[in-house]
Amino acid sequence: MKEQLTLLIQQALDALVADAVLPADTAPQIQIERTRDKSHGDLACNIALALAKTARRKPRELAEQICAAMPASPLVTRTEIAGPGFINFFLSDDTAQSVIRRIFEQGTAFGTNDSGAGRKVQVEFVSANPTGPLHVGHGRGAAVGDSLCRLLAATGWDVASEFYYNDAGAQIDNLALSVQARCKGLTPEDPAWPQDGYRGDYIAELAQAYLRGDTVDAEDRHVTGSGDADDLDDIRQFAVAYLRREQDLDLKAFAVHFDEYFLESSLYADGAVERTVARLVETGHCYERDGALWLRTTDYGDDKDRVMRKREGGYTYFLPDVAYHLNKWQRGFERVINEQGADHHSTVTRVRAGLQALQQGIPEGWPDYVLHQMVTVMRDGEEVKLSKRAGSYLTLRDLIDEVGRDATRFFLVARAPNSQLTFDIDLALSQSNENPVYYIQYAHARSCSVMRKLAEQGWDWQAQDALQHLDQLQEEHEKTLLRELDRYPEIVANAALNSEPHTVATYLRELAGAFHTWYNAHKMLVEDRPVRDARIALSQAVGQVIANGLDLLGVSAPEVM
RNA sequence: GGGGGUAUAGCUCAGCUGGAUAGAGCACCGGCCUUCUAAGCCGACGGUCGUAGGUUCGAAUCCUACUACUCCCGCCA
Repeated sequence: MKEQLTLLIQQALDALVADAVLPADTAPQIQIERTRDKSHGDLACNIALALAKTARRKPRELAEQICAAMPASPLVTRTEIAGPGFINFFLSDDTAQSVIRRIFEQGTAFGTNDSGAGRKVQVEFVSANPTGPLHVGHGRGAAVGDSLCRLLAATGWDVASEFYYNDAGAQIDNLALSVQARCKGLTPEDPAWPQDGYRGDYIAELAQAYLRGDTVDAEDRHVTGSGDADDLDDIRQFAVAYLRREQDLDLKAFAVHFDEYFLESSLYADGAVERTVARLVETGHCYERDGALWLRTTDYGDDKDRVMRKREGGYTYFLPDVAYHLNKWQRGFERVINEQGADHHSTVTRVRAGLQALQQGIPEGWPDYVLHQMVTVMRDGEEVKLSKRAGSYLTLRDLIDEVGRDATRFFLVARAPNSQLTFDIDLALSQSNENPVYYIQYAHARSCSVMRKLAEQGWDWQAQDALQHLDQLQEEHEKTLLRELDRYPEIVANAALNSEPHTVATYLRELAGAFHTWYNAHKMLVEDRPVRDARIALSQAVGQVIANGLDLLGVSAPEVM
């Protein structure tokens, strides 16, 4: 639609250049935008405002000339000059109604496009360390990351989702020591409790399972505890598997799937870390100081250099991070999006710097990052403090159990990742009726309900017949809905392009609102068959788009509520 | 002190990459169920878009400087 109007404008401009109204080198960007106010038509173009100066004419006067030079088109019933010099387009009824035909033809594919052209993209998200259950912050990452995957797939990318976890570092040692302490009957209050040990109750449960000799089946590993409280290595293996399984269950309950679980330890095992160090030394961006090996990340915009190998010989997390991302690059992901908490912001510059220092032809801004801000949880009007080590804990699973998966996902994905989010449990619990997700789902359920009612009345409805009567959609509310439906493909395209899943949620809220308004204002199941057929077609189209949109958010579209 | 982020209605947030009179939802007030699901609808109320400059036909949106809140600044991840 926009493309076709752009073409019309372009033809008009060409004609004006030929008439020497515009200079020959005129090459403006033609912007067509949707109008906010219906009295301004359906679409508008600001080209006359933009070109007024070079044309040395008043904007409105130039707009007149552009309109006069524009070829006629069946898409448009009329154009109008308005305001300071906008050209407003009024689409023909047939053009506006054709969106229903497209929705019926494309079904669940309506709104998708192939702009990704099958290129490989990886989205890494959650990536929680196996040192405790997933909390609400991880939930935000899961909701946003999974929705990003769906959006990218919907726009033609070949998407791979990945969960990276540290199964070898200092935090894991810390975990093993904490479990061992529990095995030996210590509690966090005990003076002999490990420094910075994990204090949560789940550590005690874990210790019991280990002592019992339980077998755990995690997504990527299966371990049986020996029950030997002195075998720290065995405890480590068991604890990691145990917590990985817990996280798997959380993710399953959240309907989030990963194609790959990537172990940090594998980077050591296959020599990738060593090779990365060697390469960095080779390219000359390293130096030794105070017994440690440093990478001169300041060469690439960091505010200070970073240690890669510690004085005592071990590596900092920074180095495996670089090795890991090199691995991603070598796997052929031309685009990688890392969804993480904003508290990891400082790694962005560092990882990119490390990759540049490798001199492997990796683009400068690679990889992309989507950082989400903190989630604050409120209960009884007070902030719930989350601290793994202190043991005060509200897990993602608690939240799903309390308010449901759909509501949890919707809440966590419905806001711009870059703004802080307050998750008010009391609101989500006691007033779940006011939850926006129900509002949207209800619109979908209503569109399904009408079909059931139709059958009860013994009436028949066929899509192909109904499409013959779309000209019956003459109510203002119906025209509003048609406009809303027509926006959807752009919403999806922009959400994917800008990594902003929340815009889909905003859109669905608006579409559902327009539907409810119409539903209350006009009856669908009327005696007049052409009108009835057309209205049901509209209702079905809305239901389809809501279902498509909710799916991009990982939220269900129930047929009955 | 350095860096990231945020600041829009009483509260929670949108604002389509610079457009026309800044929008929703809660909350509060007033209406609508013998009619396809009232988890709904309609109306009213509510704003110096943090402050001050700048860029231009035009700024909530872009730039600069302040202010407030928040996160990060480890040879932890």
